[in-house]
Amino acid sequence: MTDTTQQRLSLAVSTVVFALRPHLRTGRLTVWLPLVRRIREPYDGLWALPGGPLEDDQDLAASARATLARTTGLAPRYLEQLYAFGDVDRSPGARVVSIVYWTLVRPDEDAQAIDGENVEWFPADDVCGLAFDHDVIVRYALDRLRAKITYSPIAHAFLTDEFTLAQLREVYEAVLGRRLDPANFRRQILAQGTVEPTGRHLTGTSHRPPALYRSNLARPRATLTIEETA
Amino acid sequence: MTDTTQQRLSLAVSTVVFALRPHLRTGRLTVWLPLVRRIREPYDGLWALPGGPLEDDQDLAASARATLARTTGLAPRYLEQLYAFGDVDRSPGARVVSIVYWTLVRPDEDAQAIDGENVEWFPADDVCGLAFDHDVIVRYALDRLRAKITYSPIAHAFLTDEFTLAQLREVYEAVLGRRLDPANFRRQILAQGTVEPTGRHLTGTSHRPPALYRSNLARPRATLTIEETA
DNA sequence: GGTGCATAGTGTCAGGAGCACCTTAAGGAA
DNA sequence: TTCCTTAAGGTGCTCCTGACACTATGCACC
Repeated sequence: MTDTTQQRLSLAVSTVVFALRPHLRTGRLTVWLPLVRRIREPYDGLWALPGGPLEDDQDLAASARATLARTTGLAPRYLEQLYAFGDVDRSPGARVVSIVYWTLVRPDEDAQAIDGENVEWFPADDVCGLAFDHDVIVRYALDRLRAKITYSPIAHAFLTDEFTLAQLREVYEAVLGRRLDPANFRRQILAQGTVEPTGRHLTGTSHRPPALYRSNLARPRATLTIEETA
Repeated sequence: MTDTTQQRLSLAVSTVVFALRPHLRTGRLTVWLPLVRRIREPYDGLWALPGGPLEDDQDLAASARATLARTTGLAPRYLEQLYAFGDVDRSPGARVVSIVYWTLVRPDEDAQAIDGENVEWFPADDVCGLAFDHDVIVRYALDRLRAKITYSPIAHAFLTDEFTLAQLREVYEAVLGRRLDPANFRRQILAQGTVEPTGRHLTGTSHRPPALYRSNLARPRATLTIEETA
């Protein structure tokens, strides 16, 4: 940190974007992510994570947001640093250190997404053959998502302000890839106090109207996350 | 990541080093860390984390190890990436992104530590007034240590190959800052299967000789850590 | 309007994990 | 031999979790 000699390496910021969309065959919610087709060497034509070089006057998280807005039109609220990847040989012909963020996209945010010419969404579990070491990065982000959802209320970040417990459960089921008992799920969520009822109910269903809840920020969980200012 | 235009920013790698040493007053084990006195602007004369610029031909972890060896003489086995700090204004007069590692030092490794002229060890909880944003970094590393010790067997990294359960418990008590029930601690540790008895016993104590254990790597825990090659 | 159906929400119970506390084991020191 | 200290194991209580039965409440259909 003391010496600031000019270095021959460059610093990039990339982001793994997760959104929940129905699976093409089964129709059940699954984790999807957008990728960008590379239009130059190295790895010309392959898919890669959205990202770009860090600008001098930008904080790390701001850089991630700027790239996301430019490539996918997304402006997600939840954004967290994932890891810094910096092996010497990870980018042919250049030394690039990538600081990777990951983000969760709500349905209303997802609706704003614009698929550019070279942007396409893929089911996260099927992704492979990406440029650079991005296969490893995506897998790492998925592991982090699945681990963190078990001890932190990040599932809310996949939902709009008001949601039913069934919707929240669907998020957990989509991320974890297995069904959960509705009764026990309800008890667990209510016990941890991360949601509170709004008093309103969802209508228009062909069955008993479920109660609506909102995320309860009054009792923030003690996470290790360093908050990224939006 | 695509564009690799030459940037006016530099990349540094720093490390938060944790070792357990007796507290000066109480004599109980506490978390200590080494700091380096800055000998140039900015923050000339203040204490800072050991670190240095990233070399072109060095992986991130290798850079952390090299700086550690140079400044403190330490060659710890456990090394893990902590976070990348890159706010625009964190270093006066220059744009420096620091990728920070954290490491745990065993007593036998700690014995190799050489306190250079401008290196001094401090109790981790008392540290403040450091250069740059290093106060924040140290606090973040401490939080991570205390969180991770509760769900991952990293406590072993503070001990030599053979240890008693009482020694392992002392590590937990030092890190968490509170006493633990010996009987329940024993059951929990043995239940999770991260240690195995060596069959040998510690002798020379003025009481019943405790059994010696070793870390059981045969059943590695599913952690999210990306292994850093030594 | 009655009946069936789907989902919301509650109750119950067995098994397991964690915790506080008690008992026994085994060595050293006097 | 006796006493002291810590290791190591046992006991019972409580809470959590998972499995599953049961009740509640809307809509669709006849």
